[in-house]
Amino acid sequence: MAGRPKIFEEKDVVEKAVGVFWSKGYEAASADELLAAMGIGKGSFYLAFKGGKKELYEKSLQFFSETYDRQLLRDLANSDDQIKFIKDFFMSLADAPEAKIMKGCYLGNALVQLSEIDHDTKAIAATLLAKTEAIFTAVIRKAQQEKKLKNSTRAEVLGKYLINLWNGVNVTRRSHPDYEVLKEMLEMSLEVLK
Amino acid sequence: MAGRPKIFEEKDVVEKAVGVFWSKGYEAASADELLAAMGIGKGSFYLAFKGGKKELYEKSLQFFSETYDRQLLRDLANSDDQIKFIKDFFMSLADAPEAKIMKGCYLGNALVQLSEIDHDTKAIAATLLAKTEAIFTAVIRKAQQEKKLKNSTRAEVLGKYLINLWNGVNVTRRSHPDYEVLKEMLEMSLEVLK
DNA sequence: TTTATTATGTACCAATCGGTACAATATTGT
DNA sequence: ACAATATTGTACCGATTGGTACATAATAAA
Repeated sequence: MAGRPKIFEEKDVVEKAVGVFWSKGYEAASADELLAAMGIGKGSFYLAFKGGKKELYEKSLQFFSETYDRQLLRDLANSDDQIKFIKDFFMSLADAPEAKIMKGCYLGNALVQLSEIDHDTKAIAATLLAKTEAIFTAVIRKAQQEKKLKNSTRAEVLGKYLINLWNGVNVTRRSHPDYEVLKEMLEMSLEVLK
Repeated sequence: MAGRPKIFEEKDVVEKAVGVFWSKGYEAASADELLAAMGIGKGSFYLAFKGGKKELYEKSLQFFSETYDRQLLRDLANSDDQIKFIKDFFMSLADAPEAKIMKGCYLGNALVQLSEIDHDTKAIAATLLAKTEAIFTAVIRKAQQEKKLKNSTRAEVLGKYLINLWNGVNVTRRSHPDYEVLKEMLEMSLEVLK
């Protein structure tokens, strides 16, 4: 191999880009701002990402999803009561730090923020969110088989219920701080996991 | 009074603007596109809306909310079983036309689409969404008082539960068409209204 | 040391953004 | 008829958008 050496790893700069896209949204995140956060110039960027901003965004969705799901699966594997883990996981949404609250779900945001033109990018986000849903579904199915969950509703339905709860809370909690009611609402929502 | 006559009513053009903002999002809706839909020129627009695009958007949120809530209250008033009405209302989300599905909730979109800079506009959307939540809460409180609802969970919590279900479904149903599971999930979610 | 190759930084691009300036136009009051 | 007034349409604005062109720089192979 020859040529001038690269000064960055794709994974690293994509991760940096996630931060900008997450707090600004796809449209509002300017190329300059992204490049500043990524620490590279336009020359490098448009050589590495021929698809420009859109390719970067799609890769950032992919990267985020993989990282997030991997961590979730690891945490689940380390837990001796997976249903309780999921409950705690959702309850923690009620008292997350303000900054995190306002950012919502990275994939859910994509679904809501992207205009009709980018429906292929939207489809990517939908597929990735479905993966997380599938993780929930698998946990529930396993718990049902092991008789650790009495609720006999189809696992896919309960999985959908949980991802929907996730999507909802990530919008709802952006409203005025109603954290006491929000917490009670979450507890009530999780009553089905019994 | 003197002067050249106005060729539009504010309410009318604001309503037209809702359509553009709803399908494009706040940022992506260009001033030109909005004006084209509104059927007026820049001269008229910036005279009537000194705050420009932002004022128009905030007024569109206001207009939408008022129209929507008024209709909702009217439908509720005309219903002899308000709890059943709410159930049907939510169930109808599962098989709405594709175009409507992809647009989500106008107020929820604002909460998710607006960047940190427009947090005052976001606050408006949050307040308006809280009004709809209050309608749900009131219906539930009344039904509890009239013993038409056995569930004794605090009405505010159930109201939050419903608005959260609303927010969730408006994100979730944008994913791949999983309508069978979505419908079952909704039925399950509405089991608490008994 | 030269050559081929790849990456980098910068200057630059047309297009579009939201918004303004202002002359032309249409009305009411005198 | 003529002013006073309010609205309209249009030409134009600087700023910013995402993206490109290209000379320069840094490496490996010959």
